[in-house]
Amino acid sequence: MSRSDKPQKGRRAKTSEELTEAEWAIMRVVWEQEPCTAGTVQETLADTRDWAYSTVKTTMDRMANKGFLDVEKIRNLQLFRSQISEVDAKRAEFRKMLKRAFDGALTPMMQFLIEHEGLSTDEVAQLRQFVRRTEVPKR
Amino acid sequence: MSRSDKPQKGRRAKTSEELTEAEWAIMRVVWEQEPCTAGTVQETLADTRDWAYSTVKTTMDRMANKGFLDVEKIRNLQLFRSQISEVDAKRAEFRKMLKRAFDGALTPMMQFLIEHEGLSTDEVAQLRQFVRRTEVPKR
DNA sequence: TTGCATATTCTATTTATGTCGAATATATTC
DNA sequence: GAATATATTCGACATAAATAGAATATGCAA
Repeated sequence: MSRSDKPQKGRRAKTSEELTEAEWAIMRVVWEQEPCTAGTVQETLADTRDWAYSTVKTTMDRMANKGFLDVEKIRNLQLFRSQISEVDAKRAEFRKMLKRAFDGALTPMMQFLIEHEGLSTDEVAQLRQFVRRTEVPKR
Repeated sequence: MSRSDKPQKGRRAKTSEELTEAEWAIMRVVWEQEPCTAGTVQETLADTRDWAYSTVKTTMDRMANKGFLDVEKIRNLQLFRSQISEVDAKRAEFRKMLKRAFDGALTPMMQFLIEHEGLSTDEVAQLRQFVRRTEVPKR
């Protein structure tokens, strides 16, 4: 069949790079061992997720369609590579949370973390110290 | 029909209080004007969301089923009230993000925020200042 | 009481995600 | 080349979420 219905290349900024839970699990493995096959991913996740090979494969195919993964065909082998960086994915996830829960503003979030025992005293101290001692590496 | 199939009351911790995007939009309104009707919510959201009344109502009914909202019937009126606090919802959203993107660890997240320009220089400065000036309160 | 303006209920469609099994194709190895 | 082990492709089904129209019920006002 033709490949005329596969976007993938020319697609630009849509829902940005927001991943679903299953996609995160898969991406983590890909980032760590790319290029890799669906089989590898399935095996790697075996201890945490009880997913059949086809489940992983289907999900990865869909991710490739969304442009999250790139597929290289070698004989009858498909090698997957990430098309979005870990940093971008993290940023997207963080932004989504910030927007939803804190109207996109950072300060309220910080306030929240400190005020509501969402963070243990330890964590807050740690955070505090961390921020204090990291010098602005601005450029 | 009987009301024997509605959990709601005796339900404890399930998928915690994770809200979807649409649910967040609705909850924000509810938290602000509760008790309120679906109509009120729909109208309040009118400028941001182009949702039909039935869309909002159906969603709210489902939220009530999940235990996110409580419904009080007065005549042919249904008054909705939140059953989860804003703080809990925020905490859940934050935790989900932290778990997905930072393996649940706070420090890496902070590091990330500072290192990768996910935050504008301004925001970082703001964060920095904020943390700096907030003196370790109680206990 | 008749009707209009809402509310409520019910049901339905679409899309995304999670999950797979079966059929098929391709390598590899005796 | 036949058997075996793997990959790939396809299609399927369930559930949830987003979204909304139609039918029905109800309250209020003239």
